Amino acid sequence: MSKCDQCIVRELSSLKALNKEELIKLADCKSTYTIRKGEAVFSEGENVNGIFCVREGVCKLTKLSANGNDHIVKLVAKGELLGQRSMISDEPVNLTAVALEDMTVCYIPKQEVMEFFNNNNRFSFQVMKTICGDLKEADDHLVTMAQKSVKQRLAETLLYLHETFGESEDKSLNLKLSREELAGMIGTATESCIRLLSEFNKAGYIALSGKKITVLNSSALRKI
Amino acid sequence: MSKCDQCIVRELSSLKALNKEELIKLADCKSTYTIRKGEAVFSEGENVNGIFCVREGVCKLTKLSANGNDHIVKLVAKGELLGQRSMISDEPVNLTAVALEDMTVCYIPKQEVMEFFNNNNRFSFQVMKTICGDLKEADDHLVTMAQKSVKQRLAETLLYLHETFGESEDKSLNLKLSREELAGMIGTATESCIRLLSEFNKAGYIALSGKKITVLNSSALRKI
DNA sequence: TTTAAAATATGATTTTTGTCATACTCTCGG
DNA sequence: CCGAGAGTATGACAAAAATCATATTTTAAA
Repeated sequence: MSKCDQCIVRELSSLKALNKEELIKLADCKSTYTIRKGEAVFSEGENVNGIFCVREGVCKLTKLSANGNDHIVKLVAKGELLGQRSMISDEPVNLTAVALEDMTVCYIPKQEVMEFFNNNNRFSFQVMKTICGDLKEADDHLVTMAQKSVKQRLAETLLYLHETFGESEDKSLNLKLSREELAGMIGTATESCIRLLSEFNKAGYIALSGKKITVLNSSALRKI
Repeated sequence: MSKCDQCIVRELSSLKALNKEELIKLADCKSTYTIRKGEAVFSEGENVNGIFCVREGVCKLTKLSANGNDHIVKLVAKGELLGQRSMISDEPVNLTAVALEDMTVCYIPKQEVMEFFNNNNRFSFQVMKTICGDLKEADDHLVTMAQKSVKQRLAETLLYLHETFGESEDKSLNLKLSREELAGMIGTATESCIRLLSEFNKAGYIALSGKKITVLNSSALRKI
């Protein structure tokens, strides 16, 4: 059993507020899973009853819309926690989490987390802050969706992917998303997304080569 | 000075978790304000350093988008709290709160709320639950914005206003919003909003008479 | 009460976006 | 190495929505 105190999640997430003793308890109660690319960590409507720590890999949080489209609400990278919202609300999860890369996650049962809540105010407050950050992000995101054009949203999303997940050795975006997934992030039809990518490509803002997307002129994208 | 234990906010919000002693402290430190229709409780970017209890009236939470439109992110009615997010994140508020009706609000300084956080786990947890609820709502809202047509969003919003704020004696919607505000809620141009209202009117789903909107056929609206 | 300004309404037009059809390309398993 | 199927690309067209112009109505101030 690996110790939790060296884990990246403990460095980056609310778990940093836990003390030594609590970390030992944590290491003792957690279970570790490997999730292959394309598999779900959990699905909309499930009762999760705990939280997941993302130790390795990236996943998408999606929600099925009324017209049958999967909309990507958020991407979650290593170091972050998953499922806090539904655990605290004591409700089934409202989003589906699917791995975009092979993942390693640790599951912490609700019971344990609740004990931390009750005994460690600093931890409660950290979790609250994280959720408040998510809420602010969600509000900003909402306004973007409601007020900006598809072209603006695509440009913004490409910049976000570039800044957040970086580029590979060949300068292309590290995080590989299909055109359909990209469309699902910006809330448009796959064809529209492809069409705009072509347009950006022709304008020299980006380069396309197979699935790979390379951001060439980020200031031009920013101006859109 | 009015006592807080009879207040509607204390009945409906996280404040219900406070004990007698805490309520007395609360009554002692709060300040009460009257906000006229159209005035702001606070504005985007301000440092609020506390929370507001809405005792009377309804306000809109708006965010200025990049293209200069005010987008209405949420409506907040009496009994609810305002400004929790920014107080917990210790950041300026990210939204502007403007009264849609004359309001009475009470201000509780951050210091006081933080003491409740530290001494009353039940209160902390209630606040957390509320914010988690807001987050879920925001995610749902986001998907609606991204995936549904303007017509669907208008129908949904009319139903929401009907269900949440009810109707006056003449059956028209209790909460009076201008066409511009309605457009700002669903994320569209004012003219598009007006046009669709006319369409719904002609179809007999709603009735228009000046500013007043009456929902006539809610099941038809639901089907859209 | 009168009048100017603001809000609402509607037509005409353009732009944006979605949909359908079809072709191309890449990948992966036999 | 081939071929099926998924993913990507592009054209043609339709639908949705924004924009601009201009009435009409309502509201609020003088």
